[in-house]
Amino acid sequence: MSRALQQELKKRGPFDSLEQESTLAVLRTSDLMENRLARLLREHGLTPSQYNVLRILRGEGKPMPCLEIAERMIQVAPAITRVVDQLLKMDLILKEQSSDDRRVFKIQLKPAAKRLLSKLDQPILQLHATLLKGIPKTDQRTLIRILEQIRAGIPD
Amino acid sequence: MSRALQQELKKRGPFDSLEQESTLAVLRTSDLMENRLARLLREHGLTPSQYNVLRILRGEGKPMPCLEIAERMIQVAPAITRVVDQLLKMDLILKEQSSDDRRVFKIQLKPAAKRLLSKLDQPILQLHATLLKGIPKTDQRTLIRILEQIRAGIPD
DNA sequence: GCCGAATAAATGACATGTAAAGTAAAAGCA
DNA sequence: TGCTTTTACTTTACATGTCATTTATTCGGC
Repeated sequence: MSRALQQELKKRGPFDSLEQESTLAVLRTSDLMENRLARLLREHGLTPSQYNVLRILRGEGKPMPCLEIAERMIQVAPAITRVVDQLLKMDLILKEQSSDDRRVFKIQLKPAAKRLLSKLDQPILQLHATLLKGIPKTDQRTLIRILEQIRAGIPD
Repeated sequence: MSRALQQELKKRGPFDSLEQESTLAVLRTSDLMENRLARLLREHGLTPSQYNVLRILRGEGKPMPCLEIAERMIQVAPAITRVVDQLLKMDLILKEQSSDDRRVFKIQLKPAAKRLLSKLDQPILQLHATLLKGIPKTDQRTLIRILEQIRAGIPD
């Protein structure tokens, strides 16, 4: 969508405002990056959100309840329920009801998932490097700083 | 998803690389912005992609074939077909078969759509301003420049 | 002119995100 | 104890994006 907005604006002449141009630049660039990431993951049979759930679980290092995963993804619970279902079908995770609180289901990685994640680490890091290839480190630090300021200014 | 990645990395310590940090910063910021935009449009009964189709049509100023719209959105044809169907149901556009080439269906805005777009112009511009509030113009220009360089380096 | 290739759209299958409603279990409180 | 409220998760409905396939229609070459 970002690209569409931008291209349309190109047609209509200059941007309506610098702020608009900045916003669209972010959206457009992000779109491109997301596509690349999705493409890479697809080659390994994962969707971005499946990958993210696995990665969060690896980061945590121990079984996690669904809602906690959802929080880290800034997603709504229903989305997680489905992704968890798929990962279960793929036999990449375990899901067991907690004995303390039977409303809670704890999710953990199976060895196959850990192997898959390890296999992905290098390609992903490589992809990040490719996406930013040719951008000087100073520019990258500036970019990170400005984006941080932007995010800080957007209330939740 | 971007936010998830980032937060997970936070947990696991420093970023694996500056490039990764840059990438995630872009993805995360874009997510926030997209959410805001979607929220605003929803208040007016539009989804982001519906809005984009309308905006592209307004930019063009005359009837356009579906595929041309799709190209501007960098989307695949199937997505457009469905969005067009919805806009038809909402009575915001006209769709007629071209007499030159009967494979082609040309889409054009109805007056109601033009009114809706006009009504949205100010709020959207305002939103862009809010998203970038507090970011100096020099920083914005720098941001735009760096993001352009990044996009230029990502092959299609 | 006719047949195969290319093109414009539509359709179906999946995965995802969001909102809204439903279920089950735990917690709080009278 | 019993009842109401929260909480954890599921289910359903809808919009979107992707890919693969199908349907018309046009085009190109013979």
